[in-house]
Amino acid sequence: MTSQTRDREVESRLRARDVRYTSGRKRVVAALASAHGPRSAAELNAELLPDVPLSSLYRTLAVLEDAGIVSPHFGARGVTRYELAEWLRGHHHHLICVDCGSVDDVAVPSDLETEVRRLVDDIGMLAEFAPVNHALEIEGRCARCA
Amino acid sequence: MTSQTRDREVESRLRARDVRYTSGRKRVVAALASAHGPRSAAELNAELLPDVPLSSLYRTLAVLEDAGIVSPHFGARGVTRYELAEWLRGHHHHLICVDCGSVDDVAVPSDLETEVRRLVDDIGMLAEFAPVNHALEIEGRCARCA
DNA sequence: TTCCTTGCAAACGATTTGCATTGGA
DNA sequence: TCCAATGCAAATCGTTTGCAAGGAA
Repeated sequence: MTSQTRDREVESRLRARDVRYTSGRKRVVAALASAHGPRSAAELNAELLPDVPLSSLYRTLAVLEDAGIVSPHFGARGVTRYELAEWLRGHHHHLICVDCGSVDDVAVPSDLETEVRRLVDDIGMLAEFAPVNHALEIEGRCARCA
Repeated sequence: MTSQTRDREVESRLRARDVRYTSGRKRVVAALASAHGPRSAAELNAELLPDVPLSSLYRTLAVLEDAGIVSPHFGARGVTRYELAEWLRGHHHHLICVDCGSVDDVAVPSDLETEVRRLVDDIGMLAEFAPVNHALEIEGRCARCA
């Protein structure tokens, strides 16, 4: 998806909720789009120049989450990281380095992903649970730390 | 594993670090052992009678985590939940209800778990990442909420 | 003009820490 | 006796909110 297409889609979703797609919000979405993993408000605050104050970031992220444009990820003590929602970024999983703490996205080839889905459905069957989504979080050592 | 065996194992691990296995700590471990999913400090504080103050709970959980007796789980905005470590509870995954927010453990039959491990290794191979652990978190509706 | 958005500062909730006290070996 | 453990209160950290000013339609 091109960044213009993305912006058009995002803008129309926001318009539908009487929310403006301002330049500050565009920059947050762009930063998340170019990231290789979820980002916290503090990380976005450090990356974005000119500065976007934390309170605005939190408000922007809340608005984007409400509108289904970003999804929260709770993978670390006390901090919430955000990433573009699946319909914008595609389904993926996370590789979490036990040494450096980085969280990287990994898009799983569709044949493997099919197997993951099947396993999830099997487990749901056994446990009387109706899956609507799944996340496979893999902890280990990234290439840099290995 | 019986609760006595468990207490003996835990105690020896703590002794090795010059840490005492006091009655307050035993009650926390017992509460986690009987829970069907991870528990936050606030939840433990509500369950335990006589009362264990929050500050003691947080300290106990930190000590137990350092000693590898409990593992943290970051599955909700801002709260850390703890569960007994794998060597005490066995490997399992989580079923997270999107309606009521409950987190339940699910022990996956070994044939399915073998497939999960294989998928994790395959993904690691493709991504130049050395997996040491994995967590499959399944979001959906529990039997009560379905 | 109307309302959404922004930024600062204050408020909040979960967690951590200082310090004096208690208690087990 | 000695040192770890405990409990209270204060401090900290990430996040949220009140409020007045700024900006787009």
